[in-house]
Amino acid sequence: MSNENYHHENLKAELIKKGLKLLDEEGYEKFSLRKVAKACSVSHTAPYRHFESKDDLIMAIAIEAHHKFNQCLEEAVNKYPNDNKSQLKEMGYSYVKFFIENPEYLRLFFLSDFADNIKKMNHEDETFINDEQPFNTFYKAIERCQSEHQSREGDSVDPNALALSCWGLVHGMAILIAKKDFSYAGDYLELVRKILWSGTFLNL
Amino acid sequence: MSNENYHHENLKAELIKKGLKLLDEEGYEKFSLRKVAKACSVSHTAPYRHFESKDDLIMAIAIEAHHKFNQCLEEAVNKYPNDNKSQLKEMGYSYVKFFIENPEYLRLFFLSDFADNIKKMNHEDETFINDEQPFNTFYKAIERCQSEHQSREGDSVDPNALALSCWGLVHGMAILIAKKDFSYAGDYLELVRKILWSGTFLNL
DNA sequence: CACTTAATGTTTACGATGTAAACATTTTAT
DNA sequence: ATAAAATGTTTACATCGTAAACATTAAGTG
Repeated sequence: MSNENYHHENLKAELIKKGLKLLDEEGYEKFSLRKVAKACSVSHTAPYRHFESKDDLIMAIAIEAHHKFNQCLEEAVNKYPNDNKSQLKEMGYSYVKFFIENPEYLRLFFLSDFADNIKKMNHEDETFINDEQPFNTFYKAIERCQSEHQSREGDSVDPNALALSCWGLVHGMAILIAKKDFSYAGDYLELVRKILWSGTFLNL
Repeated sequence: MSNENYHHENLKAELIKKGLKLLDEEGYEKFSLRKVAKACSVSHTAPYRHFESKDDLIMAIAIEAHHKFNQCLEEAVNKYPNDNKSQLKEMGYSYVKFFIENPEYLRLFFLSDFADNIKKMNHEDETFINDEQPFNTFYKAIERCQSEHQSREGDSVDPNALALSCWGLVHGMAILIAKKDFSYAGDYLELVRKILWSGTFLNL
């Protein structure tokens, strides 16, 4: 009944979809509003009826990509419903794997001004609720590990130190590998697995 | 005698210098060739006498920034001339500190296509010798630690795992903090120091 | 010195881009 | 039925990277 058929059938969604595709295929630097519009067979200013600016469209695309990312991480969590430590390890592995498979998302997540603008977004867009905030899945898993760890060993571990070192390690490995700064003859993901499941990670 | 005074006194160097400044002030996204040219009081096509393209200028700027980066890391090394482990820890600390103080360099180092083009550069520009390659200082310190560690404990540690986890942790913390993805009420650098000097880092 | 050539800078031009403004059409509401 | 809102188009403009033609200065050569 509502917005089903006009000139275009749900142009907003198609702009995001085709935009994400364009981003994957040509990279962040060569992304352009006009190309996305053309891909949707629409005039080059039509996107302005649905997005305030190019950055606004990119932000919507980034949110879409974050959904995929968080979904990927949640699948990892669900492999170990009752084991917080294994959850976090598996999630770290998926974290790295995701960016190896989608290296272009690195620019989208960390090099666009997305991160800077995200708090503002949160107020305006009701589809962007707290649970879908970037890295929320990962962060919550860390928190579960923290509290478990703390209740077992008292207050010997600084939770902030645990969160930063844990998240930092996974984050750094993902970027180094995905951007090919770290070169290695063998299988990257096996190396990551070995690191995450060794004693050093998480102090466990 | 050679190139000291023409229309401009060493325009090439000034383009790099003003370009770096523009990058710092306005960010990577708003960087433009024409602005740099204007900042040097020169026509907007003058840079083409010294650089093949905008990307070529950015690459030169990135090399300049890498010099600063590597210099910063070498200072950290020199604090502990005879202690490989402390060298690496101090270097990791400087690594993070550098990007906190120069967050815009993150885009320059990892989001421009600099990393992708660097091998090609290496053949053409004789000022860009191996020792000045990005992260070379850091990487060599890791190697020193690796060999020391190996000679002490046999072959129990995979050197690749050590390098990736060590570099990854520092790299990831730097990015998370500099891009403000990790929020923390206290002093970030103190937290980093605590992590690097705790038992977990380097298995030491 | 005179003359050629290379190095360096300017002017002009073009296509691509983001975006604003005015206009047109279609849906929705009253 | 008519007004209002939503959605799309056309036109216009400033900015951008870059190519081409031209101008000027420095360096090299007889």
